[in-house]
Amino acid sequence: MSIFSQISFKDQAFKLRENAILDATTAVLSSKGFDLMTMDDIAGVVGISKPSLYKHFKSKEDLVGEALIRLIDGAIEYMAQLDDALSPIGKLSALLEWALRVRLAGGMPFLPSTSPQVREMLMRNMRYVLKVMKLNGQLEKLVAAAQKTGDLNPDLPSDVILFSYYSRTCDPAAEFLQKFSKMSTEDIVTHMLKVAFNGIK
Amino acid sequence: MSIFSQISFKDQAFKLRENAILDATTAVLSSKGFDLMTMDDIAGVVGISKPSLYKHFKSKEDLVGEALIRLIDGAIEYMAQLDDALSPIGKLSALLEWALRVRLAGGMPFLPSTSPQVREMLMRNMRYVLKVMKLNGQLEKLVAAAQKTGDLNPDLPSDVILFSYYSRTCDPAAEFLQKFSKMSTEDIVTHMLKVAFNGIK
DNA sequence: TATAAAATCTACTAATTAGTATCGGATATT
DNA sequence: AATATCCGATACTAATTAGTAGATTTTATA
Repeated sequence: MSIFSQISFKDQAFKLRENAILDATTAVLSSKGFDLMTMDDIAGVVGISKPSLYKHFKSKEDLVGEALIRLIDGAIEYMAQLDDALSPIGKLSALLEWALRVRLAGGMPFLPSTSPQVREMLMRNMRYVLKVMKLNGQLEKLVAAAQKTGDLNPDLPSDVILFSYYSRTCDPAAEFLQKFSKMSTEDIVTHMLKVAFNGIK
Repeated sequence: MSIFSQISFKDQAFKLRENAILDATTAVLSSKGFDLMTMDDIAGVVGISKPSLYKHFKSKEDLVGEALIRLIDGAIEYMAQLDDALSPIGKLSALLEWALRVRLAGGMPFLPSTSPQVREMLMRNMRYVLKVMKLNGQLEKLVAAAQKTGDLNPDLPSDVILFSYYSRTCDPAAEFLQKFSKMSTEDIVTHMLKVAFNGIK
């Protein structure tokens, strides 16, 4: 076995484990939130020790930042592969649907919407902020375009629409329905989308 | 000074401080959330020592429970004093407006919507659960009535409406608007209500 | 003013957890 | 097979915080 393939194999294993760590982090974040998530939790789920975990990520802050960056990357990628012929509101609807499905599968943490502390922490993470700004820019354009055609209410300030749109991706109603009603994931997604765009009237 | 008036005076002071403690708890909960709120925080804000705090509430769990019970009592009282001539959807709108104003004034914690741990803790609190059930019963009736008249969408399952309604009381969009837009509280409330009932379309 | 009673605070314990120093064991080359 | 290198785990430190014991001060009455 040559030196090169060996290194590459190790790198591959390293990368694989890194992904497993990020998966675990996303899952634990989704269920317990940032404050209650411990590094021992993550190490335990992945099946490695805490020092090994610190070989990959230098702090809890860093780890969570990377997990969220991966999530936003997912959203950006999802946006990129959408059919360009789709209308602005069609794209917004598709992305929200994607987010709701990810959430219902247990892969979308509430943060950073809920805790100012966590929000501040993330805002110090340059890479995270850049990703968020990129996605936000795309969404702003879609909202503006949809307001122009009247597909979204032109009388509402655009930030009201945008912030409300974001909020729907972490709407606790979805989880309540999953937990306390016997509704299928499909139905929950359908209804949540309907409520997001048309309200409850 | 008679023994009776003295006792009553002491009781009064005790009650006053208890209220101050609950105020502080609600405020700290709203800003930091349950996990980051410490008993020292509360004692510090009120200006008493931790042991004195424990004279009033036997644990953090108990303290938070009482604070939330007081909040729900506020909602129930608000409902009770509404004009009975008001339509079901009028009452729902009024209560949501009340909740949004309380929230924007920093007096409405996110919990229990966000953390399963906190939710579980609260579910063990019988008095809290009873209050919640009482309020929930009233709201269920209002939703059903409003669906019957067509003021709320009759095609949506009633729990979708009810859970969505609850979610709007802790919609992070309100705080984002307060923080990042120059909008007045009045405008934020107006727009949030509009979005809640009519969506963003 | 002196004493009894109550309330309040200072200073502690025990438990948790982020982060690390060091040791033992696996892997690869000679 | 022997040795060098690297990886990971055990077992620690330091800091935080819920909850409490005991000292101290305040208040009320005689």
